[in-house]
Amino acid sequence: MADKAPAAKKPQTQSRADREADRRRVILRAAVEVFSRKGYHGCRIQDVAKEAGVAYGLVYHYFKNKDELLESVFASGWQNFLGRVQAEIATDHHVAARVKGIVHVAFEAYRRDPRGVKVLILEVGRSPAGGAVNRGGAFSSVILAAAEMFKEAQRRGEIPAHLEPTLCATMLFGSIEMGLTSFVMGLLDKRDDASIDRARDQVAETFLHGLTGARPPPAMVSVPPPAPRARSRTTS
Amino acid sequence: MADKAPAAKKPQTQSRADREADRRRVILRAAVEVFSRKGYHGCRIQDVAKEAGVAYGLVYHYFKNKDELLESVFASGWQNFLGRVQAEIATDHHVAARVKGIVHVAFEAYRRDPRGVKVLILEVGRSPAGGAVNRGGAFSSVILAAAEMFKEAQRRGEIPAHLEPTLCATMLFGSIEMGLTSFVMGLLDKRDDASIDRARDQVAETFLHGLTGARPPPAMVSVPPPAPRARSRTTS
Amino acid sequence: MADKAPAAKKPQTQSRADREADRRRVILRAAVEVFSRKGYHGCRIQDVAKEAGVAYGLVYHYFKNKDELLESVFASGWQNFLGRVQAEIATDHHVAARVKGIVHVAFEAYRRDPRGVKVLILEVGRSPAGGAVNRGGAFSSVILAAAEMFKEAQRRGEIPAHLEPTLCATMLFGSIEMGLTSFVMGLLDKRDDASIDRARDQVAETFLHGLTGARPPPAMVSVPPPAPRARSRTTS
Amino acid sequence: MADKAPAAKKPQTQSRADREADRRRVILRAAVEVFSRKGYHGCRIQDVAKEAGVAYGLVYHYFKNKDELLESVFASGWQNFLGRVQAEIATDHHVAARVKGIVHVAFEAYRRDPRGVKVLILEVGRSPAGGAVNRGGAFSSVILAAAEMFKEAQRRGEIPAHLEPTLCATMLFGSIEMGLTSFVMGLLDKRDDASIDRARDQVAETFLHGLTGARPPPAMVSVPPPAPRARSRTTS
DNA sequence: GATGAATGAGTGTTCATTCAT
DNA sequence: GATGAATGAACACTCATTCAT
Repeated sequence: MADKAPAAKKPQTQSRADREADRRRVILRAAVEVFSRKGYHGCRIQDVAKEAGVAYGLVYHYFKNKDELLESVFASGWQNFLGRVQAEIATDHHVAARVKGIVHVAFEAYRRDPRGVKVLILEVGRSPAGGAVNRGGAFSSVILAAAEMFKEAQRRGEIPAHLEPTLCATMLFGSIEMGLTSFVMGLLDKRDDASIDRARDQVAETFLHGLTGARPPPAMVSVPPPAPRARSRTTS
Repeated sequence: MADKAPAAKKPQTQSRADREADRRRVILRAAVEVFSRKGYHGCRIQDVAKEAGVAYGLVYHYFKNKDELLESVFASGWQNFLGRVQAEIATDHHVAARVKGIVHVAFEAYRRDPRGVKVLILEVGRSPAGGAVNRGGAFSSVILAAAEMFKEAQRRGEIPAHLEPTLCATMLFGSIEMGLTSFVMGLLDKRDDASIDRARDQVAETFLHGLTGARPPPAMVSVPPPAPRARSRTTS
Repeated sequence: MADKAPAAKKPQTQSRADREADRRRVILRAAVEVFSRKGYHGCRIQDVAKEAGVAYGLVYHYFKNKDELLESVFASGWQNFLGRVQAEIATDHHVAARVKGIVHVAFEAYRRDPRGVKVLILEVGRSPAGGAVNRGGAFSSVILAAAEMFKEAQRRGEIPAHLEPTLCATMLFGSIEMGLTSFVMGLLDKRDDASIDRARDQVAETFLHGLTGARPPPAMVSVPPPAPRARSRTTS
Repeated sequence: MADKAPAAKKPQTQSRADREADRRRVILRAAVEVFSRKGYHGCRIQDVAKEAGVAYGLVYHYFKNKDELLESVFASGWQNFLGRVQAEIATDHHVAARVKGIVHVAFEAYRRDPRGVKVLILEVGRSPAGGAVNRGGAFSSVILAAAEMFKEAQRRGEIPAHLEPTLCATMLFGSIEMGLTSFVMGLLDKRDDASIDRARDQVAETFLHGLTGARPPPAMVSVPPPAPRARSRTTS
């Protein structure tokens, strides 16, 4: 409540358009914040405005209505994540590497912005119907892309042919989601980097080789994915 | 408008207490229904009363307030599920059998009452804080029980010692949840028994042996779990 | 604010339905009141509730929304007036008698309920479009009925054939309306019965015989209309 | 969005004051337009600005606030009309000629600017109080001027002495208003010049000689008023 | 002067909860 | 117990007005 985004005092060189885009972003960010604290329905426009440090009415200057605002919250968060996942899928590596890459992306996102991830995890794809927010669309599209990947892996003989690819995809994201939920809900209280790394590895490993066949990580290295993709992810 | 669900007029031999318990159940059931259709916040007391065929105010005779009503919805659904899961865990079989048992329980519940499961899946553990319903509690308890089971399995040497048991537990339920979500969200459109059986088997198999090591089901049998536990589940 | 409709303390014999209808009427009456004081747009639900001495939300128990409430205000007032006018038209007397009858009805209504008439006069048929209240409909229907009457009078040779009947009708109501407006707006400050009677006679007389041909009322009698219709109007 | 109504770029010879007066007029005209379309309360500043093709805030450079803007709308329209009516009254002709002149002025105004007349007719003198626009003042002044005229006519013996002059005046404008309302509301659908002329004649004739004594126009001439005043009106 | 982003009070409507019958 | 009318706080959204550029 004390200080509101005092960071980066805007240089006078900013154009009006820049400042407007900024405002929009500030409001969006505030919405994510409030949203993650109070959930979809607990999120009142008044709170968002207060959090963003702007007047009530201004929210309506930038967003048609509450639904559009929240839709944007989802879209902006999801967009980012979705893009990275798609990039992993597109690498064309062995499916194991790609799975590891996807898991990596998800956990990195959490490390960077736990709040945002929480919102996405706890609200995306939920809310049964209700005329509201079309989160399902974005959600489905990740699932479908991953399912495509598994189908391809089956053609290449990398995974058994009898598996239903869509189910593989949902399970992958289910494992990731719940792995993260452990943190989000405080079931796994240590949120230090090492814990997150370990959880990430375990999720990938278990998903790939099963509970019974899971192997311990070769060393204490926290960023284990095979050579070629390591940098791109870490740098972004 | 006068009478709803007049079927099965209870014999007059019912005690007053019985009739009251009945009413309570009717209202609870109606709440589940409305809830699954409209979600937590879309669920208005008026709708529940209408669905149950009782007067507006009567809901408040049986439930202190909306939150208590919804809490009960969760509790009653969860209670059931939780009991069955605990029973599986208590069998003391090899962890693989117990995992299969748990998966089985979840999918059976879905087969029996998709609506109820939908509610549990789409709303449980979500909605961060908000003064509302303490679903987390029930949810956490299942996780913890399963984590206990995995810890024990590690002591017995059934699964690798380096795995974080809590994470194993969350992943298990994450896989199950997302497997069911596939149906709930219509990603897997076939809801026939065979499809559900196949999905169930795949979830258990992949969780146990991994994506790469998953083996096809030995035959077309749809209820594969090892001998001793089959009846109890099916009969209930 | 001190006393709220204390009149006619309801006997305990009233049925629930009776009391509800009463409430509805009380709210409607309050709406007329507020409406006449503040006009269509100045009329806030809160004010109506306060005026009626009921809770805010109760207004919405009886009326779907503000528009429906105001629509009802018009309808109820108009209905009454319209009925009486139609009755005059239906008498089949010479057109002069019927015109006098209509003027009589309008002025009587004003004498009985100046507030209500004010609302009707100042708001009916105005408000250009706006998705709002369909006052025009009711308004047009009186005009059309009167136009029919004039057409018939032309067939009978009671008035010149070259007159446009619709225009005669609008002029009749225009004269009446403005006559009343004189009172409503305070241009004619004396509101005593004698003044109202005199104004009424002058309106009828001028409309029928023109400014130049208007004859003074035969005597000081205030209820001049020819024999047959006098009682019915006065008694109602 | 950049430029609206760029047509007729004014020659640079215009003085600054001229350009400002122009702007003012453009905004006023836009206000009339929006006003006639949406009514007093439906008329938003934003709409006026858009209609005028100027920036939102500019309206506030020329008008202190919404009320002043609308007041000006009335004033400007009314001023014009009032002036012409006063001119008719001042002619000192026989009252019949003056009445015809006034009716003529009103119908001419409608022919020239139906929109503007609609606004005046449908909104003037309505909206009881409300802190808003003092239309009543302008309205009353016409009535009073006409009443003066009738008083004078009574002194001259042109009309019966028993008539209340104010009432004569309100009836005159009531007849005119409703005659025009027939057009405004579409009750009389033909808006061609001949129809308007006929309506005008009928209104004057009926008002002067009454429904029963109204005489048909001597010929098909559409501008019948007696010699001396015809030009002044038509030319303006 | 011209622009349109920013402000915030005002209002219609919903809905959980209470209570008289 | 059963009923549904009554209550009023809460909240989304609008729009006149101001002000920095």
